[in-house]
Amino acid sequence: MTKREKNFPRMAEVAKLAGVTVMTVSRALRSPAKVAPDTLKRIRAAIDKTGYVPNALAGALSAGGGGKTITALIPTVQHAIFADTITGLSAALRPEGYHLVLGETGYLSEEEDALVAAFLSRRPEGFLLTGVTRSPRTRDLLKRVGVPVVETWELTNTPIDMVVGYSNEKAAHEMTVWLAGRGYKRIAFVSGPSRTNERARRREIGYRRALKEQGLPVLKIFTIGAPAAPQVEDGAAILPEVLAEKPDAIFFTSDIYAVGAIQEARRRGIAVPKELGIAGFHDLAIATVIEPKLTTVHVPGREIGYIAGRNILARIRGEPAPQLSAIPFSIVARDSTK
Amino acid sequence: MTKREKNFPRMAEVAKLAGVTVMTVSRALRSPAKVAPDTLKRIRAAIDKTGYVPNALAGALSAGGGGKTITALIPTVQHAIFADTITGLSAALRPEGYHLVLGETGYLSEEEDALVAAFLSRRPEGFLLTGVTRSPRTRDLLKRVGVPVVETWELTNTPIDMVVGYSNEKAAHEMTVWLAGRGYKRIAFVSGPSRTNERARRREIGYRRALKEQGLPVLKIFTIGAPAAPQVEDGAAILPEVLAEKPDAIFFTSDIYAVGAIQEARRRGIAVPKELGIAGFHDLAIATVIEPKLTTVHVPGREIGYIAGRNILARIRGEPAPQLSAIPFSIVARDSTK
DNA sequence: CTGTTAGCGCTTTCAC
DNA sequence: GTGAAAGCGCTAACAG
Repeated sequence: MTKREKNFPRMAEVAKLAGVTVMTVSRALRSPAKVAPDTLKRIRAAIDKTGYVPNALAGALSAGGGGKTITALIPTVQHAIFADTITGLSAALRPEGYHLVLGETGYLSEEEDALVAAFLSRRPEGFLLTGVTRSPRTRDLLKRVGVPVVETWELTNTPIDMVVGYSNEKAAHEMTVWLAGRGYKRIAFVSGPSRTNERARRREIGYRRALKEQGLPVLKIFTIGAPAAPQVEDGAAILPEVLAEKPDAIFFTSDIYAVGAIQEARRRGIAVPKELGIAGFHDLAIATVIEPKLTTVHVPGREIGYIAGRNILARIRGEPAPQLSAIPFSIVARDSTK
Repeated sequence: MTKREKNFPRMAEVAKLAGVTVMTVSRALRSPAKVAPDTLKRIRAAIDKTGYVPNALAGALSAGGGGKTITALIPTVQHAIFADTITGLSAALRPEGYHLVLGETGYLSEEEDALVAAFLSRRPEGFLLTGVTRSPRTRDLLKRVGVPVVETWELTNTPIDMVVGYSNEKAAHEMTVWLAGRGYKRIAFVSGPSRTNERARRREIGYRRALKEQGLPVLKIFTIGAPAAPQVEDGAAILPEVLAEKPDAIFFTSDIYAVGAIQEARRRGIAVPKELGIAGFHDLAIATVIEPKLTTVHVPGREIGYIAGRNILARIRGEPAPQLSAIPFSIVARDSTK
């Protein structure tokens, strides 16, 4: 194989080839109207010939700012709901020519801290962050540098800058009340890793509040361990423990777990929803693939990303953008509950 | 709300505060061993006080290159298999301090062209591209500038630089032969949008070749339309048409379609696998959630990303890296085939 | 161990 | 319509 050397032509080479100075080439690129048509033609030809690609780093440095990138930090790309948010964000940014830079925190706060600092050094024009709880250090840093920041997937009255999401507490509360309304009396709750995931924590609060209001017993609360993307097997594995509490329904904080539990219930000959009701969270594609189809909370992943993108863009332009945008969730009743 | 102004402190401010020149601050950041412990302490304090975040753009410009970023272009983040590739790539890059910049092409070649040009202007140190067919313009550009490039998810003898993948033709061939081995005689093939997806095209070739070898009839080939991420409903919607061909088995180029078809078959009272065998491709989580569990081709998404990352890194360091890395796929026999 | 001098590749004035 | 000078924020190379 021939040796590959990096070889980015510079504007100067284009200029020489076209018989002008770099200044004219620069102008040809950013305000072609100000360049004589004939000159323009020669410059365009030279660009083609050399394979010139502008150096955005130099450009941004010189122009004092915007490389037109937005940074998004999500727990994992594996989870479909965050993927949705990314898709929504992309959709909002693309028409304006902004690029998306993605980081995965792995649900780890320390990793988020590291990534914020690292990405900040690239001077992005905006940030999308998942969740609303984070280290004071990162909060301060972000506040101080003054880039537009959107926190997502939860609500708060004290965002760093803006927040786009819904109330996880309310969502879990609503589902629990709904379950109670269907006649379930012993509703168990199985949460994802709540130490590292405030969404799970808020859902638990909503669940407890609903039970209290309804005068129902709070069963032992189960938490699935590892701070990682949820796995179907996790839901299957925890079912036996949960059954020891004699629940007539189980509310999982993720469809993924719920699906695993339904499968495990079938293996054990437990009829869903007849003997045991099961509810999930997120409304993933998998929810309608499992039999019986899963009752769940539909959550607005894509919209969150889109609105977040629009808000960041507005801020960049100096237009007003709402500090808090609440996006509605909804309960989707299907066949895994009576 | 108080007005937010961008306000990134510069190295000069840190230097002044610490009573040194910028050079010493720069050194304190990149080779602290060369700075007096006491000076270092003062500089660190000043950095903390000011909330200084290095400007990587300026740094890269000056140091003549590496912003330590790798760009990955995938069709969509929605598809779990590309998400796996991203996760694998991240895993390879993280330990070396490289960042991942992600672009979604939406399965569109023109979009890829635009993104390559746009991202190239940020001078990434490497590229991961999905698939091996692309516009000559983009090929030339990438070859010319000499950044490390890995093409993925297929094999070719003429990569731009390197390729990491498997043979989609072979994979489909193997599955088709396996199906024939189970006694299926009329094996239908349903493909994703092949105009924009060469993986689908190659799979079709493998399917045809296998049938020919086995002396089995090639049924009408069905293609699912839209160039977008596959949807479960697409598989359900196309089933009736496919059934008109009287197949005893259907091989879908994605588990997603296969799952939709299984559901539709159930609705129509068709027994799977008894009356109709169904096979998929990718081995997504959904494949073991559907009942009957799906026979499919397991494809090494995560490994592809990881190896691609390792290869790019090797190239960057000037170490040798293989031009072609073939990663094995495998047939996973489950319950949707007899 | 620390400072000085250049200069990365481009864009912003301000001239011509 | 085009060019010359200055500088974006940082680092490499050399001095001291």
